[in-house]
Amino acid sequence: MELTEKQREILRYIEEFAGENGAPPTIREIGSRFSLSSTGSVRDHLKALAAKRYIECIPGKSRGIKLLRKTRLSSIPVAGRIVAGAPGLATENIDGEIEVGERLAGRGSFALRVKGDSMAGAGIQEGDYVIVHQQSTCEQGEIVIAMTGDEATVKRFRRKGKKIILEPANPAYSPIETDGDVRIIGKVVGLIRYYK
Amino acid sequence: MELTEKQREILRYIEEFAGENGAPPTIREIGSRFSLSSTGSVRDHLKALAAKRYIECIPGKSRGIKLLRKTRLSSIPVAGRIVAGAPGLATENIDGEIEVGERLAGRGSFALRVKGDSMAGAGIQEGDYVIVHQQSTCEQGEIVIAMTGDEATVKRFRRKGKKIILEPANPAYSPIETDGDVRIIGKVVGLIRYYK
DNA sequence: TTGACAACCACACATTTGTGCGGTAATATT
DNA sequence: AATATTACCGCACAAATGTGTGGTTGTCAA
Repeated sequence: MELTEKQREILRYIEEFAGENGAPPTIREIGSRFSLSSTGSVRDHLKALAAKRYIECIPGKSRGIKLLRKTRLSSIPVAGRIVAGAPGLATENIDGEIEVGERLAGRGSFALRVKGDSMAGAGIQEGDYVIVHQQSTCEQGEIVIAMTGDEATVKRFRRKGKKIILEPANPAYSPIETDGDVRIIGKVVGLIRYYK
Repeated sequence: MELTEKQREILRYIEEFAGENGAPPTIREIGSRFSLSSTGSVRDHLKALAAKRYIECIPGKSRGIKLLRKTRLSSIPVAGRIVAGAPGLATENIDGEIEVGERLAGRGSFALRVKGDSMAGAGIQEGDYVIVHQQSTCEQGEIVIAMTGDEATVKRFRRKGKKIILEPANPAYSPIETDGDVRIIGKVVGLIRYYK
């Protein structure tokens, strides 16, 4: 069943409130947010939301609103596959979401699925998800996502004088040397692998 | 500051309650869980937890307990060491917690910090956390946690006739062959790595 | 001994909060 | 015209819940 405009607003407020405060709002807190002077009005909306199975109201309990369709807070977008070995195109496509712990879910972080085995020596395998914090600079030896031309790669970052070297971790591949025209997308801060 | 045994129990209960119900418990709910007939007793503990910055108490609000160090319910224990003969995890051998997505947080799962590089060829490095689902059987070729003698190891599982072979993924190590007296603790279902 | 702390009890009190019941008004559907 | 739906108000009441004060007991360190 569809929600009305007002019901959607109220549901959204409950979700936000619960996320920020760790507990859902009371009837009167909802009322004051929407300038509803009567608790009955709020209850009408809660009843409607409960009838449509968006929330559940636990009788007699304070803040007894249970969100039934919970929006996950610590999920980050998975960008399209990146190419760790052979060249390829980086897509801006968001390819779903992946759940991570808060330790990895910092601002502007996203996940990328690894393709190829050019970093196998560093324990990064095809199909792994690398978690990336977006930043444009990085330190010697860190594993980064970099754009060279229009291809994105996972490589270890090294600077030698003016040159920037993107170093694979697999003897079958050669380092990419550039004069500095490399755009760093971000730093790899974590890795998640799922075994079947 | 350190928590006392009782305070830790209460904090844990609040976290669990909040995870299950979407809101923290009331003072009296905590009291009834721990058979404390006086609300004052509970408040003593809450004051202690607040003084030690584990929670925050919002005055005048029902369920006004705010968890400051939030551990979402999708956190699983990190096993410190696995002891021979002990079924499952002994609580005294838990070495903290790690946050994982729901996909990895199934029942009876725990994490284990990898020591050594015997599985480096499979992209499992020292310091990685492997996520383990407890089970006593497994399939050909799966990566498992097994007890040989009184030590737990991460190895690839193979069966050859009557023999069970625990196979490392590093040519510097030799496979462990046994006649079947291996106890399988669980199967590796995921891997999490943190880069500094 | 004194003092600090953890852990508990008892109870009264005020406030917060959910509940029940009865209204009004606008709009659309039958 | 009758009925249903959405969206409101107002108020009294009871239950849930946080607050305040004053106790007891035991342990541990100065």
